[in-house]
Amino acid sequence: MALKTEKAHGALGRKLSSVIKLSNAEIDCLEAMQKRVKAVPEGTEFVHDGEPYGYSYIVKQGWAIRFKTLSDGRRQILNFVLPGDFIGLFSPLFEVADHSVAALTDLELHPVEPAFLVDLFGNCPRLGAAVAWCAGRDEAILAEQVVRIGRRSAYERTGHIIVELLHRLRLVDEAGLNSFELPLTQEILADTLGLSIVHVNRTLRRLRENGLLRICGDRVVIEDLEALVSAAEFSPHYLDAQPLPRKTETAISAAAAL
Amino acid sequence: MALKTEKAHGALGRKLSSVIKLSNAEIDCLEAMQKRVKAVPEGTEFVHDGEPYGYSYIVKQGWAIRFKTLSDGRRQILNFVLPGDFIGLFSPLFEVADHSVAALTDLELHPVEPAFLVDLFGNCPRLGAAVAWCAGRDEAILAEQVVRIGRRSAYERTGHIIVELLHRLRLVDEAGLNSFELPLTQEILADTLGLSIVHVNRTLRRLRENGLLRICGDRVVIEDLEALVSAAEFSPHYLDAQPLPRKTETAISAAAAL
DNA sequence: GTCACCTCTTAACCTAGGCTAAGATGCGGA
DNA sequence: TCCGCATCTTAGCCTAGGTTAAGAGGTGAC
Repeated sequence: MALKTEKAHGALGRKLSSVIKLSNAEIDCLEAMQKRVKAVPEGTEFVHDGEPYGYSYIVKQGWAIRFKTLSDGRRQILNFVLPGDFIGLFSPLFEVADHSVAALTDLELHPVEPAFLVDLFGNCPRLGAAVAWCAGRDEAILAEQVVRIGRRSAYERTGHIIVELLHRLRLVDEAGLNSFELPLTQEILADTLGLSIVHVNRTLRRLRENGLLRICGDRVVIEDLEALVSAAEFSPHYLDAQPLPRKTETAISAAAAL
Repeated sequence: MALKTEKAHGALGRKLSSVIKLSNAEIDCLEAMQKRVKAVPEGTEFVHDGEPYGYSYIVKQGWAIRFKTLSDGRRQILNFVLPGDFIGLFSPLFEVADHSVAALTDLELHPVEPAFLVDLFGNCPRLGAAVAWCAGRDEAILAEQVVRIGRRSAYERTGHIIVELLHRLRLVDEAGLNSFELPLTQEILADTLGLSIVHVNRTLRRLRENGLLRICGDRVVIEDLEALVSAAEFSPHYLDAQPLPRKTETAISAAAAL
């Protein structure tokens, strides 16, 4: 109920509300930024490595991936782009894009003119700071991706990214208590984690056999969040967030809020 | 000679001059940003994961590393911080730092107040855009680090980072034609590339035996840049830069400039 | 209804890179 | 000068994760 006004400004509004209380002027500005809508069908690659960028985008709905491909076909996914995230915030400042972006699901985007962003920092500095916070958080997510791939085992990596996604989706009201929609094939997961498809499959089986999580179709169910957080050595401070309460506590506070 | 005025504004000024022509007002602003200087001795960890950040910094001189450590001691270096780079540009917006920073050499830093940066975007938007370009470039460097670790072999990784460093150092006049100071132990290189020390040693030997590069003490000499670029599949567009001319061509144009 | 074509799953085998250990080299400090 | 410590180097062995292959569901197009 308390969320109703925030929901009106989309996933980005929900996300920003977690760090600043938006004034009316700032809400107007946020809405102006999200006036235009562009639909992108599932599977479309709509930003191409090596070609000029032009626009930044805000994701209204759906999932995308930012990725790079080597000449022999090896692919590395940099990160997942979720509702409320920016795509290519600074990219229009560059000659050409240094990566590609593709829609994992049907996507709704708000294109944002580079000039709008420049003005934003001048006219509406608190909102500008909140956008900068998003940029810093995206960089922190990328930094954690480096650690995940560089120094964690396959088992840790896989558990870690699931907990990260739970946190990020919770922030924009897209995850349940301990489960969420995961529109990913094992191939996508492999290219994200720097593993082979076969090994991702083996690793998911181990996580399932150990009672940590289960993937059924397009949905992940985290069966023991505490154990998962501990196995993956997950700490949420890189997301500028607090640890998630345990399932039972959450259920209690959810009940209390009714 | 043409560089003299730019040199007066430090490594950051040199770097920014590659993307925008600075006006007098912007040069003043850049100088105001770099008024204070703080010295940090080699080996000091001066930003601590999990503690509040407070300041951003501009590196005047020296090398640093941004890194994270897991509870069992595994360490992953996120990237190298070189003269002219920012440290923690957005970090003061966060509760606490998500990584640590340590000096690899004696370091001279310019601390920058968060408020100064906020004003910068309002008062001096072109310089603000240039700072945003730096932020975007740092993110692109981190993205390339993900690909390097996630999908390249040890041999490719090692060659790739050397070429990246050559490019980045050239931009701030810290590299020769085909060689530069590299104040890194093999352990640092290992923690950067997600490899073991022993394997870094083996890999450097292979690069040397193949006539691509040689590390003597604190200096790298690239013996065959073209072959190295090709073996590492290095493309500089993520640095918003053009490919480096081959050694001979550079020598010619350097001679022509005299 | 069936034929492609994804995606998932598992088994069997292989290799890039990790780990252990032991010298060698080099250097700052007493 | 010599000691202690960090770094480099190499050899030998081991394992996490890659590769290949083959079958099992599922599903959308015709």
